Amino acid sequence: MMKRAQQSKPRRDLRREILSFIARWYQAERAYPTIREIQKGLKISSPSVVNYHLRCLEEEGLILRIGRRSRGIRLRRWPDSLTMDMEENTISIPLLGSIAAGDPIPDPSSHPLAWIRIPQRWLVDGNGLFALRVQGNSMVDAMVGDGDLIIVKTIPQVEEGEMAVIWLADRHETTLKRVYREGDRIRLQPAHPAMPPMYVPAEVVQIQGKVLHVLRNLNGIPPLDG
Amino acid sequence: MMKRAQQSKPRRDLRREILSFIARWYQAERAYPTIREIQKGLKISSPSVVNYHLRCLEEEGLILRIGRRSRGIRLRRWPDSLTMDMEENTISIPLLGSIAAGDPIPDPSSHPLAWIRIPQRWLVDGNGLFALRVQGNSMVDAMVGDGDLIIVKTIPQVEEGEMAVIWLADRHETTLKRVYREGDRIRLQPAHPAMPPMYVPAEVVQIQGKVLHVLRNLNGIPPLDG
DNA sequence: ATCATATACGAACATTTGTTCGATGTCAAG
DNA sequence: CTTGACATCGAACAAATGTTCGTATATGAT
Repeated sequence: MMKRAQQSKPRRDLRREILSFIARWYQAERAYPTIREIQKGLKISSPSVVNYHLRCLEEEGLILRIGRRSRGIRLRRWPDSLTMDMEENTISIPLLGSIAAGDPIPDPSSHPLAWIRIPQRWLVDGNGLFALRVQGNSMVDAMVGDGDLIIVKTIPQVEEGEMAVIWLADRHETTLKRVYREGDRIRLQPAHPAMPPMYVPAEVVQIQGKVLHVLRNLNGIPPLDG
Repeated sequence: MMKRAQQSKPRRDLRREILSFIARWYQAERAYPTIREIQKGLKISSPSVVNYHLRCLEEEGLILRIGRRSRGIRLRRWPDSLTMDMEENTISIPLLGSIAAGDPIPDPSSHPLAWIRIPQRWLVDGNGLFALRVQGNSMVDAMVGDGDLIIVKTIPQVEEGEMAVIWLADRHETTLKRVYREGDRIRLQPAHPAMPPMYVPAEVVQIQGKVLHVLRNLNGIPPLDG
């Protein structure tokens, strides 16, 4: 019979404690803890206990373990209680210039004036995006006001009914409208519900991109970056 | 005389390569690399070379090293070329419900329907914030359309000219207007430049909060979270 | 009480990882 | 060329870290 210290009662949900500990550690250190750091932090007697629970957590799909690397724990999703404070990626979108009724949009390859940060999750993919600042009140019929930012995805064609940035070749005008194909002409529908649609021949409509988001800043900090 | 493999020429800026490698590794793995991972990744012959450069980088103030822990490297700031893809915090804001002309806004303490993520840097502080989804077209005069999200800060008073969520006690109506005090009455100015202002007695105006942002989602993914 | 299951324990082991050291090589300034 | 600052090299060591294993204990169902 081995001499052995009193074994402590199984903690009701050490598992959750460990999960939460990992999240908190990551928030504080911007790195994941080692098994022994968890052990000490939670006053667990042996690393094998931690290891045991980590294996369980992995089977539950709550964490991921990368090979046998040190600090190879990854949270698959964040514990609910911490979820709202967690970091999450944002991406920067180049602000290429302003957009006004009378002007064409800036060359998408031109040098950005600034960068706008938006959460990555707002987007399906981050390619071909740029932002424009709306200048003047020429687009109030699209419910877009002076100073608003619009996030645009460069794309040659848009789906039926999507809001697009359009260059009207005949009247040298940029506008935001929903696009509907109707035979050989195109119906351009303003966002404002009370405004009448506009019908133009297909050949004068040049799609510059589709509008993903409209951001209006009123009293806070503008979403600019440098 | 020891036999020894040919020593390679000093790489012009292995230092920067290492710095960049660390950043890229972190982006891919959400964890910092070990010395030997850097060594292999950059095909450096010995961990001591990496260690040497890390010490230099630390003296330059570009990185931080935490004790002698594994993966104890931290970037102090991100290399310029990578800066735009880096992570940055977002915070979650409770979506408390919808707002319509005829209804009062939901109780700020009520249970959120969902969470909206916006970049932390858009805000001065994250306290007392909530989001509302606009229902119907009753606020087109504020250039806010059906389905738009507004980010509101709970605040009893607003500064002159700020956009506020207002409950008009006399006509049981919620509205978004800019607020100007004029003697014992208040001028409520619609955001839409063509709309006329509205004058009401001060006592019927109940400020629910000030509007920080208006978010409109058109073709992308709604900024919701669960 | 009996039993099956989940959990806890500690020691030992194999890798991984950070670190040190003396020797050596490269390059540019003097 | 000589010199000094900087960079590279490989080997070895100590500490940190992940992992395994046999055993012991608590818990809940029967």
